[in-house]
Amino acid sequence: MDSIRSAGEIARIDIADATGFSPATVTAITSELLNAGLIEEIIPENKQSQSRRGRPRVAIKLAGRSHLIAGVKLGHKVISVLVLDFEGQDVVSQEFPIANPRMDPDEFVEVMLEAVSKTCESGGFTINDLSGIGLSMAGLIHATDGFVHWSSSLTERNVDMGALMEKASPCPVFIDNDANLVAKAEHLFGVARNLENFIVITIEHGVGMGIIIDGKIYRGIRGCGAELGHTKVQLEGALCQCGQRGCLEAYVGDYAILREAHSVLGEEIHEDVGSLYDAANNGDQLAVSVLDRAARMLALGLANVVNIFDPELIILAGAQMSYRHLYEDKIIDAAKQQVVQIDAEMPPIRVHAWGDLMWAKGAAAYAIDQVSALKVRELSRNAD
Amino acid sequence: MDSIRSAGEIARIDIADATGFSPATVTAITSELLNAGLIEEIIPENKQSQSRRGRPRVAIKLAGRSHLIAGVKLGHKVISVLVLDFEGQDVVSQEFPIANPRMDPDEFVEVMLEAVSKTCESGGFTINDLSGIGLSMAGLIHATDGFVHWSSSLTERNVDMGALMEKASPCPVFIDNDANLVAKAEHLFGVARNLENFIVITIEHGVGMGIIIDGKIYRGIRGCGAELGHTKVQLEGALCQCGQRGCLEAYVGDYAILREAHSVLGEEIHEDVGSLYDAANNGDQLAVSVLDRAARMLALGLANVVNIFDPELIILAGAQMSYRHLYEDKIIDAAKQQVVQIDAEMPPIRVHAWGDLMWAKGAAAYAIDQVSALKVRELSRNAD
DNA sequence: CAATTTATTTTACTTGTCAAAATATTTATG
DNA sequence: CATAAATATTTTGACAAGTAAAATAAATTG
Repeated sequence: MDSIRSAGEIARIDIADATGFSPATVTAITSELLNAGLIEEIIPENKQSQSRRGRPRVAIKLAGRSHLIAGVKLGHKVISVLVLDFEGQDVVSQEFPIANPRMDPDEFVEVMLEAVSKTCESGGFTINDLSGIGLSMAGLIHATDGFVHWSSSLTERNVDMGALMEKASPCPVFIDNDANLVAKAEHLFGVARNLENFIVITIEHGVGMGIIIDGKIYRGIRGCGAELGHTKVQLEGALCQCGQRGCLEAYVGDYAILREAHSVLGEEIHEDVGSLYDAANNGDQLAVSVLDRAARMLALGLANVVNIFDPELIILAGAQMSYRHLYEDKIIDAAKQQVVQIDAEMPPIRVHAWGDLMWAKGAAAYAIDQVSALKVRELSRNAD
Repeated sequence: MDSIRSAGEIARIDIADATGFSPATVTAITSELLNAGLIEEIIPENKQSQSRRGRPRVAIKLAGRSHLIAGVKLGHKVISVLVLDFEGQDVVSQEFPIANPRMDPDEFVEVMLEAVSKTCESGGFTINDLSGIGLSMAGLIHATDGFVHWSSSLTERNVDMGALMEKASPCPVFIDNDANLVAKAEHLFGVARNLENFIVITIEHGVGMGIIIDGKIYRGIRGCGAELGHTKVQLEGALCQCGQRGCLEAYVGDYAILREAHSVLGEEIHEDVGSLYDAANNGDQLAVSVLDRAARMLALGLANVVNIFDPELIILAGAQMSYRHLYEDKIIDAAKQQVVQIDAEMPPIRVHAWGDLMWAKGAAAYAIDQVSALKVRELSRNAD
């Protein structure tokens, strides 16, 4: 199933090739999935398309219409909802402003489900037509339990969000940390489609990391690993919003950069990092200096990731690419120089600009994955 | 098989319980292994031992005498060889001084096999009686290929050591990075016997890390991940022996500490870190200051490991505990304070003093593991 | 000693997988 | 155009792994 999704369209014989199963087994499994309506054959339009002889391959794809899945991202100012079909095609998406960025758990559930409902209605269906909802939250989350240790969106710590959601939602809700879910999106729909060991780094207000090892999200034992933003890159260093010192985030996050800029240039000159970037490009040496340190710190962080994980690929994933200063080649080059040197190609570092819906797409990708697994499990249980 | 090893002695019904297999399956598998001589039943000595009624359980253990396995560690000044039986019991061990710490590959193979041979002979058998040899090397090693990108023991880079060994050795040789193999030893014989996700950190001349995820050594795609010693903890920081700046090792490694001590105290006052430690304990403020920075850097490194991996356990494994200053509770406490805080128990950090044979034991543990897998594979192939 | 308890083994069956043969559907060739 | 060749898929029959349930083994208890 995963191999069909990652290929988009694929013939049975190629599935056999890719998975190592025999063609006979592939036939058996696909016919079950066909019966269940999860996949469908593609009717070839042009008859003389393939120049090969022999019986033509019949391509198979996921049955897009079989399931609708929503992904929800709760940001600081907006909640974005994206509905995908089972193939991962966009169906509808909407954004809603939110009144207060920190809500109590019950309010949170209500706001979220209302946003999902409205989005569904704007697409001509209802929330009851969804097969699953993915929820992407910034914070420390034990995904398998649906337990939120802490999130910047909630007024309370230690919320059993999974249980709350299950009570209130008409369909299963899958919750995870936002960076983990971007990694999932890269795996299903992004630049890591054929990789099983890669790292995604997201830089927004904070710095997040998603780790995929052997095709699975690595979360750590309490669900709060992968906190790259809070790894320390300086002894007794800059103060981070987490209250500790020397976190990577405290050098690379936008608030950190603006803080530094303000301390030397005074308030109000630069409202956002973008304007600081422009100033630097226009030769403002102080702006150059401020951004330069952030860049060098990020390079150091990237090098550390390579030195620890030696992954197939590192992806710098961003939504609006409003952090251009952090995506420059010179940073990647600097990172390469700080990596343990061997005579083998260094893992590539790629920048991937998604657009606004990146986070919600991650959430939806995760939900699609979970719903797939659920349906397959149901199938094999029904076989009894 | 692994569950028998990790339990030491275990009854079939308990294996079924532990692995989730049915008792019937356990019977089938164990009888095969019994036939192959890999395991054996334990004859109960005292008849009224168990107070339970019913048919008494028959404990099973690995057949220690079925295989002999050697572990070899090539250090700076000595090469240590340890022979274990299949149960992991020490059989013989020996150390040999080595003439030059850097050898060319062919010489290396010769020296190593001679050391193994001599050790075997001192135990009353020969190298031909071994079922496998594990080789623990400091360096960057692609274990599955037996390829050595770089090692401090070799004069050449990019050596296909696996092929060389295969040619020269009467039994299979399994090569890996030394820290990885200590992790393996902790998994099979040490304090991580029932864990599947943990981290081992070794501090000797350099700083090494072994990562176990889902019960397997995580090595990265080129086999050169887990280089904790060369993660950067300071921008443009202290010079490391690898030629780069700001590596953790350049603050924590003994050469780094002595370098600092010498720069303020002059040469020859402290020959090793131990004497510096004593001086610090006797109130020498300069010595205190030097060690203190190393300690704080190590705490920072440990915190980073927790923030990234959130493992079940972190083990600080050492051979002779000659780095007492790095194993103190205050370091662990400092690390705890730099970890992302949630309301859940922090992963424990334990110090494990192995004694001189730690590294060789790691190598042997790995070889035992590999030989087990090999024998099981042979068995199931013979079933055809 | 018989009844009970618990561990292990046997038996008969299910499931997943595959190799090989059969079938289907195309292109190439005489 | 008919036939051969090529390639994809399906069917068939068989095997291996694993299980539930029954049978057996070996102890304790009363």
